[in-house]
Amino acid sequence: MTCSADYAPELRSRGYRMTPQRLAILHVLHHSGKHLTPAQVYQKASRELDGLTEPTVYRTLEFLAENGLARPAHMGNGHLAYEIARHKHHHLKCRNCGNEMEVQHSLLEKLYRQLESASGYQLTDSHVTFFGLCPDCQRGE
Amino acid sequence: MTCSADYAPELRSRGYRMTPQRLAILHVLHHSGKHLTPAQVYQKASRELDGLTEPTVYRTLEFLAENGLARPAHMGNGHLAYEIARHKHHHLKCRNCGNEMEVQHSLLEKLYRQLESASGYQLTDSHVTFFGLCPDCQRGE
DNA sequence: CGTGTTATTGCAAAAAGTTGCAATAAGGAG
DNA sequence: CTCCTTATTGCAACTTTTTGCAATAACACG
Repeated sequence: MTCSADYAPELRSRGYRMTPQRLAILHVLHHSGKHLTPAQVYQKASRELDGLTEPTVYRTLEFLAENGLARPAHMGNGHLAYEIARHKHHHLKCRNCGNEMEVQHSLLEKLYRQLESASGYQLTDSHVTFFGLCPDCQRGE
Repeated sequence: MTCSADYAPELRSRGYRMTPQRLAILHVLHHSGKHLTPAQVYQKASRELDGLTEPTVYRTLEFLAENGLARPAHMGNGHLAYEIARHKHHHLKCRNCGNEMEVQHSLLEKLYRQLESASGYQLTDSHVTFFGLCPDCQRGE
């Protein structure tokens, strides 16, 4: 649980507060290491913090995403899952078996530049997920 | 209404059927020309087709997307909006004013190739939306 | 044109996600 | 260590989205 405490100063310096709820949710995300849906977060974090409620989970997840501590990821069905923020990356998911791998953000840097100069926009972030068939599914069914 | 009828053969050849519901929804998407949320589609299409229900709208939108007649787009809040399928493109949206412009898919082609050769995946599609500040919002607030 | 198959819809109920607001508690100030 | 401000939570009600299933109606076929 202590492992997530480092986030506290970060939040405080922005005028926000560290709470048991946020700590529990960060802890869950941190230790799972993968994407979790709000329902999964609620389930796991409830075990660590009694009395946690669903609205709090939804609000906290959104809050953490806005503050860069968690990253939302689009998993193909229009719903969001979250993971702890590490290095910037995107996802490549197999339409057939659901298997999924990371795509380094650096691969998109050049594209970012192109877009900025072509559009005049100043890019801040993006929601990017690629879909396809993984090597295994390209062979057998 | 007739304008959307061209889609019928396309569906039939795949073993699906053209129905008044699908026609109405295609019609709405076709004539609006922009993104519509399921709720907006329901509202507009209900006016054209009496008795249309929400579950049908959700199912139809998903169905149209799966069959390439409509495209889902992530509008930044984790929810999907749909638009009629035209040329492949993505979106660049201003975080401040919400203004939005299209990004040609061709700009991503090179990236697609890179990804395919680096991952072994065979790309089929992607969910891509870029966020940033538009030129106007970069100046005044 | 009827007829049969089965994709599609509507309905009702469930699940998921959101919102308003009063009560609570984090944490800076004294 | 106590007090005060106000960010945050829990609760309850609400809206949105999904699901199961029986009834309906496309449309291929004769």
